[in-house]
Amino acid sequence: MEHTLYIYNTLTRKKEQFIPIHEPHVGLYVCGPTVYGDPHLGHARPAITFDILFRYLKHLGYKVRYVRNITDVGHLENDADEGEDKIAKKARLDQLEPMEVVQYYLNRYRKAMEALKVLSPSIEPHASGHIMEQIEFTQKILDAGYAYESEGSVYFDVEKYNRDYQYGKLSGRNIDEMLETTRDLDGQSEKRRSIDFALWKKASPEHIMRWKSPWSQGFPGWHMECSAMGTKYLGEQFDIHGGGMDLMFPHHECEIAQSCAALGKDSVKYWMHNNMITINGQKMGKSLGNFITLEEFFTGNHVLLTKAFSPMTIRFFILQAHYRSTVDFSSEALEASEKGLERLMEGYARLQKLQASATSSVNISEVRKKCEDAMADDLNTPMVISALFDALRSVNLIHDGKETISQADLSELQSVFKLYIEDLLGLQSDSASANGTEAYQKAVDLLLNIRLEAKKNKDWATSDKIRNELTAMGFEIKDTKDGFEWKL
RNA sequence: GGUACUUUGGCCGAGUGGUUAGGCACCGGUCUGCAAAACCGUCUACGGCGGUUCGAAUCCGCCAAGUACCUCCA
Repeated sequence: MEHTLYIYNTLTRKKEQFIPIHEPHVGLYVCGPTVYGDPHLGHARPAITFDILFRYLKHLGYKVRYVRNITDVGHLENDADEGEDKIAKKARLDQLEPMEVVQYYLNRYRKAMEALKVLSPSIEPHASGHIMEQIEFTQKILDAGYAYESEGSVYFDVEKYNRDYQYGKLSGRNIDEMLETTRDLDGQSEKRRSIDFALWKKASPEHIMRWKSPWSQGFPGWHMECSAMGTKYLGEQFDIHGGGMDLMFPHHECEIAQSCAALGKDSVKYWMHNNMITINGQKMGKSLGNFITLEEFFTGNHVLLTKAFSPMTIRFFILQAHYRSTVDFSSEALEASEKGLERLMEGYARLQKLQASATSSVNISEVRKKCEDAMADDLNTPMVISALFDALRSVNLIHDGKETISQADLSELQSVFKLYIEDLLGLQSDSASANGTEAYQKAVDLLLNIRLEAKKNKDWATSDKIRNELTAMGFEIKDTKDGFEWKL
């Protein structure tokens, strides 16, 4: 692998050189959605962030197995161990089978991801499809002595674990402080300590999502699915585990504890966390009720939105910020992204039609390197975009005849733009697909050529009639120096 | 209260010791029958105070404001 990738490891709080455990194979696990509600802007961030990583790793030549789970059981409301199951609650409210809820929202999630040009992961395992694995994993932790059974449920013994390992190393917490600050909750009497977490929960009589286990009819704890499925598909040790920063504690911390307790070692080499999307400086989240669903973005149907925004605009907006920074949403910022993206994509289209000259008056030798360096430096997509905009200026100057480019340079520039815009950033023009078939395009061209003739004859009435009527139909007509451009 | 982090020009947002980030907006210009669009150019900021240094947005200290996590959340 010629280019050295550096990624920020949350575990060490440093950028580290990426060295796969079993080159050329790379195992990547990312926490996916709990499918009990419509996907919102917050879901788009990790999906796009790790989509970029997935694409880039493959570009570097690695064989990547990308696992993104679907949480469809075990994720409880209010309290990790005491609330109602999110899926089950939604099912009860809507009078549906839990798996109907899962299917419905999973379909909507997939559809939104497809619109955002997020590639499908290699495997999308469901928690409910891996109950056996979770029971086995829980048994291993029991056998190792780091868990205890209590009234049909199994809890992780954090304090005992902490004597042999270090609980809290990912999120930078220590157990004593947590014991002081964790408030007491009702119904925790079956747990020895408030910080212990559930590996297996006995189902109450009315709980409909339940499976047989050695301890009780019940269901797995939320943190268990990732440990069990990560191990199953990526092995006892794998390269990268990603997810939102809000999952760092307790979810990922508990995963580490479960893996260390069961396997005697941490499963994950690099932990990566994307930051949150904020709205007016506050985290956009389900619990705060200030989230905007992706569908609302695509339709513009939300009070905070001045208009609809295309999936590509959302994707570009997210990529314009580094994944470890918070990014503050506003309609204004999105509009800025929309215009920037349009300019970039038009320039990209223009680049395809550029004529080569004998020599180059522009220097494009640094463009590829700048993009490569930026990507390799912890996926610095804003820097990549910045380098592309720099190169775009040259493209436009060549287009205007103010600069020239040789065939070799032109091919290189086209290659770099394709690689970064299409293959790695996953951007595509919104209008490209909307512009219809070839025959249709020729028909529009024909009309505009008639208009061009009229213009030459100074027949402004005909010229304006064609322009105005096409504009009224939704076409955008641009007069250029010696012709025209149009789009829908 | 604990822990982690943030503070960059009108807005968004990169950047970790010396060099123009970039985008959007504004303004100026080019092009144009008109208009629109497009293109080019300009705009040089880094919360406050102090320190280290030849030199700091970038390192250190203090202060201020804000955010996240500590209960479910991507």
